[in-house]
Amino acid sequence: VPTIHDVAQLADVSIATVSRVLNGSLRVSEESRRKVTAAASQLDYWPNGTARSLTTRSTHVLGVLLPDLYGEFFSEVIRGIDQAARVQMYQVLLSSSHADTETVLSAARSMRGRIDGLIMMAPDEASAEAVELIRRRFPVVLLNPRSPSGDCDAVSIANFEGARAATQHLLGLGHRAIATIRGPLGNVDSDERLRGYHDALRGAGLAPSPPLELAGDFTEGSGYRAAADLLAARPRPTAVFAANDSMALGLVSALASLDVSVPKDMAVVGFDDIAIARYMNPPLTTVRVDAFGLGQHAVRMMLYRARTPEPVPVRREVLPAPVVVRCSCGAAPADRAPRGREAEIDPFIPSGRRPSP
Amino acid sequence: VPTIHDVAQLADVSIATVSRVLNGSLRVSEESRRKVTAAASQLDYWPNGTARSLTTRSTHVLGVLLPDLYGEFFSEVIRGIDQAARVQMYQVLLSSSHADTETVLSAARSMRGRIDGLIMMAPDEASAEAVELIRRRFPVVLLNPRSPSGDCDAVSIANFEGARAATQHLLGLGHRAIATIRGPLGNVDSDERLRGYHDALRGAGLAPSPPLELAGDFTEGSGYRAAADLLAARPRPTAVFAANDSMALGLVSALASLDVSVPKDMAVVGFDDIAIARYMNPPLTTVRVDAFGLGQHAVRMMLYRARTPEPVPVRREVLPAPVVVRCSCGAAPADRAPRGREAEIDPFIPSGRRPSP
DNA sequence: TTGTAAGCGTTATCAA
DNA sequence: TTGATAACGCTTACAA
Repeated sequence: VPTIHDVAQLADVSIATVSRVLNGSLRVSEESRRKVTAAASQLDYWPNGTARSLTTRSTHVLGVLLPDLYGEFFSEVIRGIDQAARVQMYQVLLSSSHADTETVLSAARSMRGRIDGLIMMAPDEASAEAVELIRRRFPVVLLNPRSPSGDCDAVSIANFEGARAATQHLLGLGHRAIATIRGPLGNVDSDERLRGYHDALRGAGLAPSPPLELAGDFTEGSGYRAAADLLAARPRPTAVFAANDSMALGLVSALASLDVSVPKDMAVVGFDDIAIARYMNPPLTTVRVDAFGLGQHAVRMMLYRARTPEPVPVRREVLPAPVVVRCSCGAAPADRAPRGREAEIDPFIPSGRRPSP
Repeated sequence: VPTIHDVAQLADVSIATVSRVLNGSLRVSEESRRKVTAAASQLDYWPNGTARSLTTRSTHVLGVLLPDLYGEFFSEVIRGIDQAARVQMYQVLLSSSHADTETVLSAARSMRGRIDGLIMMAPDEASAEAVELIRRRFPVVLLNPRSPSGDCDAVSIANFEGARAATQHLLGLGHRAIATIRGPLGNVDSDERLRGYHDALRGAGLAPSPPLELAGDFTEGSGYRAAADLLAARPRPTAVFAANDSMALGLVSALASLDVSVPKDMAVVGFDDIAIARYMNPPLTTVRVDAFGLGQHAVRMMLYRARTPEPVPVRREVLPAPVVVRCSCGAAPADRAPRGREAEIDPFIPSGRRPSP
């Protein structure tokens, strides 16, 4: 495998000249340039990125640390990161499924020297210390952090506002007894969505009531199991805000088997707008989460800072989470063409998205 | 940011000793070991991976080159790669959305020195030359290549066998006029699936008939549009094999709006087993594609070769693509519990998979 | 057991 | 405009 020395020897110049030609330096004679490019292509020379970034102290690689890769949420985040990075000619060093602080830290440690910046999701408050340690080593952009998480660049989803808007939508349809199926306790998204639900109720002069807050853990099964408690609650709820679509899916399925009609007997709203949501029966009203945008914005934020010479103040971006009205809440669907036409034009498929395999 | 020199200075030993301690070399005194570890943790020293791999000529990083990141297929492939890599303490350097040979090559070039091996998908036959060039630089495992693609390690999906089995399933149900909706011409998966369809027909003594082969491009819309031609074909088909689930989805939706009942008036089988498939109405009979396993096996293949000192012969692995019988083909569903129970136990969710966010 | 010094493949700094 | 040569941060002979 040829190195810069081989090219220099073949071109009969010094390695310094080769380097200058390859990096497009101006102070090179036409003659040298010609000889070097010829030699390089004759040998099919590929510069060693590792050696290069050792001296330049820059890698053109962005690190990504995620707690898990499961589900379409993380896939979309990665897709957004990759796409945005590619546009700027960056590559992505990925490491996921990091449960505890210790593994997060060791993954970050092993990226030392290989990346120009790190985009990470801090699973819990315990990892705040880890973030502090990591930030001493390279620039960090946090994904979806807890609100008051230090003075670090961050981009997140408007969980609170989205949940509030979803609940307000149900209120606007006349519902007064609105239940919720919570996500796992301690989870950032889950907590924020519950807060939004509470806020909307209070805004309508309604007091949050514990019996109307059903336990869940974001799984389909927990949504399914919540159906019994839901129907047993008094006053009998006429609507539910499920903290994510998976639980909404489980719930709808349970209600169907219990002959409770959605939306007639029970209005249901979810959160996430997963792919299945629009194909459910009835199509699920939900809150759109732009996971792709989350990744995309994180990259842009990172590279903006990297490229700006003067110090950039800490920035915190919040992506909107709009309510997508379909049929499961009983309102007239605003965005869904009759089934036949939908196959032709689907406004929800992110631009550029294409089918697999 | 502290380097090995800082640690050496603080511990009052040479950098060689620091290196030995940090790499767990045996020939170090207890005294030195103690001093070094103390100094390292006091400074919170993180070794520079770039410098390290420059000397060791190994990075513990696997490169991944994909034509596109769109859709759950690629997400799953990446998830499989990441998971398998993590188990072996490897990280993943990702670069996707490479349309033409030139960008593939330049992405690979920029990975020179940063990776120990490359897992790539060669979009078309044109990229065969690129693969040859790349293989001179590092070990390569190909994903889903065209059958006779050089002497390179590869892992792929049994497109041919899966399509044949799907078609045979329809034949077994008594259908004789079986149409297909093709994928885009020139696409590997598409071509193989068509071959499988043909093979099954011939095996049943039926000649493939062009009017029964409807154009499609793997998009939902193309499946939708194929409905008209399907119903116009003579002899009127009683069953369709769609080359992927997206097209099957579009088709089913079109048939519903035309009051053609599935499976009574038209049996439909898809390919891929995308997440939506089991939630369709009726649930779609399809062929399972193990994208996660594809990535996982590629990593294992790569690392097996990397770790085996003696030369390893070229290996080619083909992952099975079993038919998943649901309702859209008219047979009794073998694997689907009544709707109510499904929320509890879903045999298709890959082990360890969890909901998002 | 330890330290010195020679790489690893580049880029960057000087003189020339 | 060029070429020695010194970094870059680490590992590893080789000597001590």
